[in-house]
Parts: sequence; C-alpha cells; structure tokens
Amino acid sequence: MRARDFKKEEAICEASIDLINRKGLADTSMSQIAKQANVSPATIYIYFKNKEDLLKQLYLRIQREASQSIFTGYESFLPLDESFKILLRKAYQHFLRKPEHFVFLEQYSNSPLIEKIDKTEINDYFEPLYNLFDRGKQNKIIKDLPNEMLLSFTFYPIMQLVKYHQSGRLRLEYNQLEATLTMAWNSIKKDREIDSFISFR
Amino acid sequence: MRARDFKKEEAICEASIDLINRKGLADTSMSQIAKQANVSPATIYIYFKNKEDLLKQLYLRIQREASQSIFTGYESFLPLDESFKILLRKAYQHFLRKPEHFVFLEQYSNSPLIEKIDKTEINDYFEPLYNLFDRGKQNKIIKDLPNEMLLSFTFYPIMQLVKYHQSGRLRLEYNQLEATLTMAWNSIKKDREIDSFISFR
Amino acid sequence: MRARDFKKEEAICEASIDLINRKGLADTSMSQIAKQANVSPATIYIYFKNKEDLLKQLYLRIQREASQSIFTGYESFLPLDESFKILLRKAYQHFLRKPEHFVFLEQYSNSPLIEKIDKTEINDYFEPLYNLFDRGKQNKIIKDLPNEMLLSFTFYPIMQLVKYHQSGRLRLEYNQLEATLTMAWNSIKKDREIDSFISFR
Amino acid sequence: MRARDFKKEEAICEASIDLINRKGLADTSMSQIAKQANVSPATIYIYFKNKEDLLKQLYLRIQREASQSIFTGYESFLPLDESFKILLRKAYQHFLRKPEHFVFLEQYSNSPLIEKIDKTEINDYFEPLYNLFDRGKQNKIIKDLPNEMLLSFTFYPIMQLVKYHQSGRLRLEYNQLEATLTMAWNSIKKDREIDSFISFR
DNA sequence: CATGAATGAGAATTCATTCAT
DNA sequence: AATGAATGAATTCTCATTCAT
Repeated sequence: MRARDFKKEEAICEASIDLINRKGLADTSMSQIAKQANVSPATIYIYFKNKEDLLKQLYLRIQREASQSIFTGYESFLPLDESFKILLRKAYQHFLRKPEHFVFLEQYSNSPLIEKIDKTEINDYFEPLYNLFDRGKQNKIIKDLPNEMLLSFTFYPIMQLVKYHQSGRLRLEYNQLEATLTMAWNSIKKDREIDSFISFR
Repeated sequence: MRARDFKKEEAICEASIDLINRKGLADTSMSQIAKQANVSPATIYIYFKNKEDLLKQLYLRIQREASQSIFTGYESFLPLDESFKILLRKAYQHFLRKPEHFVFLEQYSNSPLIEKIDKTEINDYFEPLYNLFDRGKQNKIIKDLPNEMLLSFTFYPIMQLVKYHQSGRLRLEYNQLEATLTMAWNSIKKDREIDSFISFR
Repeated sequence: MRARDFKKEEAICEASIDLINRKGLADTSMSQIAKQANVSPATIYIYFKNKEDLLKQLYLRIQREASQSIFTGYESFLPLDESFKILLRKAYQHFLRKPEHFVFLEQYSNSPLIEKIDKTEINDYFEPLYNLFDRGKQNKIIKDLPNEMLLSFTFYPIMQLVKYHQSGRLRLEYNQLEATLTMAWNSIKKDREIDSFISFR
Repeated sequence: MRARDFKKEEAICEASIDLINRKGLADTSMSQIAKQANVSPATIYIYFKNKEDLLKQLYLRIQREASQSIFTGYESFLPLDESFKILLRKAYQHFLRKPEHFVFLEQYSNSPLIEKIDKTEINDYFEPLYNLFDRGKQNKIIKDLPNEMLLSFTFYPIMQLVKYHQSGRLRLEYNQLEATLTMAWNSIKKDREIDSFISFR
C-alpha cells in the first residue's frame, strides 16, 4: 500500500488558491488545478470529496492558519490597548505575508459558498479578540458596543488597508501602521463623555 | 446589441443579479438567467455582447445607481460634518434598500473580474466624498491622511455594518445608526493634539 | 427559431438501439450514440432529459410499436383459436422483422431498469391478449388458469423461438410456425378431462 | 490471479451478483464491488483477470451450480415422464431458492456478453435434459421436434413462472406446480394422431 | 496475498455561444 | 427583435486498472 503523499495534497491546495485568485472561483476548473498541481484530476478526489469540499477545506485551513498566526503567543496579561494593538498588528502582518490567503478569503467569503460554512467554528477563531472586547467593556475601557460594531471600526478597517496595500494603492510604512493602530484603538476606547450617549441596550 | 425592449433588458439584469447572489458567479449560467428572465438564451446576446460584458454592465449600472442615490441632492454648503453624515447615512440606507445590489457588488469586486473594470470611472462615483475629504483636510478639520485611510475608517465600517444587517447579525436602529455616524466622523476629525503625530507625508 | 428536426430524433434512437444491442447497455455511451447518430452529444439532451430517460423512451416506443403492429386489425369476432393464432403469428413475425427491437426489449426488460417502468402502461399493450384469454375462460374453451400461466405456455415459448431464430439455432419455416401455433393453442385449450384437476382457485 | 482466501473470493462474487442485480451491469463498478465485499479494488484483480473475466466466471459458476443442483441424483431408469418432471421441478425449485442467481443469469444472457461464452460448455450442462428428449423421441413417447422447440414449451415456460414468482405476480403452490409440470409434459408428449402432422424434417 | 494511492481515459452532462427561421 | 435548436468545447467526476509498499 502506498502512503498518502502530503506533498500532493499541498500542491493541490496551492494550485487551487493560486488559480482561484487569478482566474476566479467561476473560472477555475478541477482539471486546471490538477494540471498546475502536477497530479491527475482523479487524485484530487482522493484528498477531497468534490469541488465544493475542496474549496471549503481551503477556506477552513486558511482561516485556521490565520487564527493561529494571529493569536498564538498572545499574552493576555498586557494592558488592553497593548494587547489590542498586538493582535491587529499581527493580523495586518500575517495577511501581508500571505496575500494569496487574504485574496482567497475575500473572494470566498463574499460568495454564496460562505453560507455552507459552520459559523461557530469560524467564530472560535476570533474568540481571543472577542474576549478582549468583553474584558474592555467590563472594565469600562472600551465602549459598550456590540462586538460587531467594534470589529467594524478596528479589524475591518485594517483589513481594508491590507487590500489597499495589495492593490498597491496605499502601502503603510511601519510608523504609519502604528499610527493606524492607535487610530483604531481610539475609535473604540471609552475616554470621553461624548461617547456616553451611544447606547445599544 | 442595441437595446429595444426595456422590460426584457430589466428582466435579464434582475434575473442575473438574483441568481448570482444566490448561486454565485461560478454557478450561474446564461441559460439559467434566460430561463428565470423568461427569454431565450439568444435574446441575452441582443442586449449584451457576452457573459463577461453582461456582468460588467451589471456592476457598472449598480455602482452608478448607488452613486446617484447617495450623492444626488447633496448640499455642499452645509457644515462638513453634516455633509459627511448625510452621505454615509444615505449610503447605508441605499444598500439597506437594495440588498441584492450590495451583495452583488461585494461578490463582483472581490473576484478577479474587478480588474477588468476601468477604475477611473468608479472613482468618479466617489468624487463628492473625496472632495469632502480634501476640503476637510485643507480646512484642518479632517486629519491629514490619505483618502484610502479615511475611507477605511468611515465608509467601509459602515459597509461592514450593512453586511451585518443583511446577515441578521446586527440590525442598527435609527439612534444607533446616528451614533455610529458620529463615531465614524470622530475617527477622522482633527480635534486633538494626539492626532498630530500621525503623518503620511 | 429552428424547428425540431425529427430526423435527428430518429437518428438518435436508431443509433442507440444499434449500439446497445451490439455493445450492451453497460458499454454504450452518450458520445458513442451521438457520433453514430451524427449529432453533437448536447443535441441528445434536447430530445431526451438524460440517459435514463432516453433508454426508457426507447423501451416504451418499441413496446408501443410492437403492440400496434400485433394488435391492429385484430378481429375479435373470429373463433377464439383463430384469433389466438393470428395474434401469436403477428407477434412472431413482427419481431422477426424487427430483430433489433426484440433484442433491445430483452436486454432492457432483464435489467433493473425495467423496475422504473410503469407496468400499467405496458399491460395496456397486452390488453387484447388478456381479453382473449378471459373470453376463452368464460366460454370454457381455455383452461381456467391465471393469465401468467397462459402466457408462459403460449406467448413466451413463441418469443423463445424468435430468440432461437435470431441466433440462427432454429429457423422455423412457415409450416413449422403454424404447427407451433397449434401446439401453443393445444397447451391451453380445455378439451379433455385430464385438465380438470388443474385448479388455481 | 491464483486464488487463496476462499472467503474473499466468495465475498467478491456475492457482492458482484447483488450489485449487478440491483443496479445493473451498466451501473456496477469494480470499486463498488470492492467496497461491498470489504476488500481493496486491487484484491479483485488477484482473483479475476479483469472485469469481463469476473462477470464471465460468475456466469459460468452460476450455470454450473444450477446444473449440478438440477441434475445430480437424477435417476435415468425412471419412466421418462417421471424423469422429466423431476428435472423441471428441481430447476424451478433451485431458482426459487437462489433468486439472485436467476436474476443474474437473465441479465447476463440477454446482454451481448453472452456471445463471448463458449456455448458448448453451457450445452454440456443441459446434456441430461437433451438425452432425455432424445430417448423420448426414439421411443416415440415425445414428439419428434428439435430440442429447441421442446425446451421452448417446457423449460422456458417454467423459467417464466420463476420470474413471475420473483416479481410477486404469481406464486405457484405445490399442487399448482405439479399441475404445471403435467401441462409441460403434455405439450411435448406424443400421444395423439393430431401431433403427427407436425414435422421438422 | 493484500492494500489504498494513483492515474489517464472516458463517462454524463452543461456551457457559452451561434444558427436558422 | 426574438426564438428554440444546435453545437464543440469544457465541466465535474468516476472508471478500470496498475503501482508501490
């Protein structure tokens, strides 16, 4: 019996991501993937049930990898704002390092395929960030807003900047990234009376 | 290719958007569109050169319509913060009213198809917002940051909230939207020394 | 609009029957059929929903044609034995004339595909023969046996002889066929006390 | 290709017959067989040269088994009619006991695969029946007809009744079977002048 | 002997597009 | 302008078979 060749699985994944990013989900066929991965079309079906499954597994493992890269080594005893910036900085840097992953995630999660993903698993990946928000809210350091709002003004703007970076429209230098992280933090930190009138309860 | 029956063209566009939103760009075929629009596949080719052209035209007309809906009636003599909030509020409301358009735009612009779009045309649509940013920066009311950054902390967070709304995860009520607009404005308005160290030049 | 080309449908049917008879249900592909029928594979799907449907339609139309060929012009006022022989003779001759039809029917109805056929429709095709049996039983001319038994000793032996004919193992001449029909009739006609002990009630 | 593990070979055969009967020759694949037999696809090729060979071996061994079951213990010194009925009764009962075998044989022998079978071997299996017919003809007890005709009115009607039994359309009870055997015998026994005009020479 | 991995060829079906009316 | 028929090319996926262990 021949053992499973993890190199082959890797090649399939890489080829898939590359092709999907360049040609799109709509215009990437299993045979193209096979060709680029240097395997037979039939081989893909040893590692993945079908095309839908292949795409789903890609999405999940990219999310998993991002989550690990962002949240491992995360020290929760640091001051909240430090922790916050560390996480966002790592997120930014992770996706700068893995632009293909970022592009794939964006394409996948803006397609209807996303609806077949079990959301609870994905939410687990964000757990540490949610915990941070919750602690901040309890300690009256972060505005008492739903996590979705907090993400909208912190995580997603950063992700938007990753996009700009990758398109070449705006590439932040180190100082600028730091200033941006501060800006994100300021937008959710509870430091002035003016914020008090925002209420979601 | 020259349009005649406006009803038919409309039917084709609506069917396309609906199918693409529900099944995805990858899984929507010309014959499916034809069937749902109650026309012959051949008829689509009277109004659109081919599939790529159809998708492109859809994208452009949705962008155009959004731009019109957001920027018409916009009074530039109002105070900047008022103008700013008006625009964002209109953007939010427009896409709440046209969720199919929003979903389509997200899917299209996160796919490689977006690269074939002439960006200058799209930028025109955002012109008024860019002007507003520029005026604000000149008058030292808005932080002296690239427009991409300003968009990342104002327009895109709002768009993210539209997404949350549509997925049902978080539906803002009127007061909450207003608070959010203030939050967006606060994040880019230049009102304290602390901001001064952020520099992009 | 182009009109449906009945020649094409005919060509598809003929090619299918020929290939299935020569290579078997298992080894006949849609593209082989298309090639032999001189149409594109896609064209078959204009006339038939899918492969299963194609085969089913073939079966049904061959049965229908056989039934028409055997039962049209059938005069029910003749003596029962005459009627009986006429029908069997026509059945024998029909399938000798259409050996491809006979072979196809045998292959199809001995495969699991037969289970998806609505049996009531097929039974309708045999109606006149069943009626004849029933009349014969009422008039005490034919043994009082279930139609299945009567068929087993009349229709099916004749069909078996068609098979032998086609394989070349035994080709009946006219006189021999007539003798055989008499033999079939004798086997079910009620003419001697000896039969009386056979009872199915 | 040399067999070792008898259990495995049996499992492969049983799985094949079951699948072919349920799904058909066309829709039964080697891997399906392997899965149902709880072996690797590669294992099948240890016992059988290829798929065609597998099917052929199945056919041959089922025929062989039927022949043994029907003809062993057959006492040729009994009166002809007794012998005749014994054989047919055994045939009927054998296939009632092994419906899967019957169904497989019907499907196989009505497909073009049958043409690759060496007919002389099969005929050997029927030898005792042919001998019986020949003796009967010599002794002027059985009509002087070709064996094919005699089979058509005796063996095949009985087989047709097996089919009806299995489909549930007509299940003979013991008495009815006996009556049927008499009917079959009557149809070929030479007992009246009327038969004399049937001639095949 | 036995296996699961691996595969090129080919399966059924649909695709985007054009044709003929 | 509008259509359903028609199609060659391409799709996803499975097949029978062989390989490497």
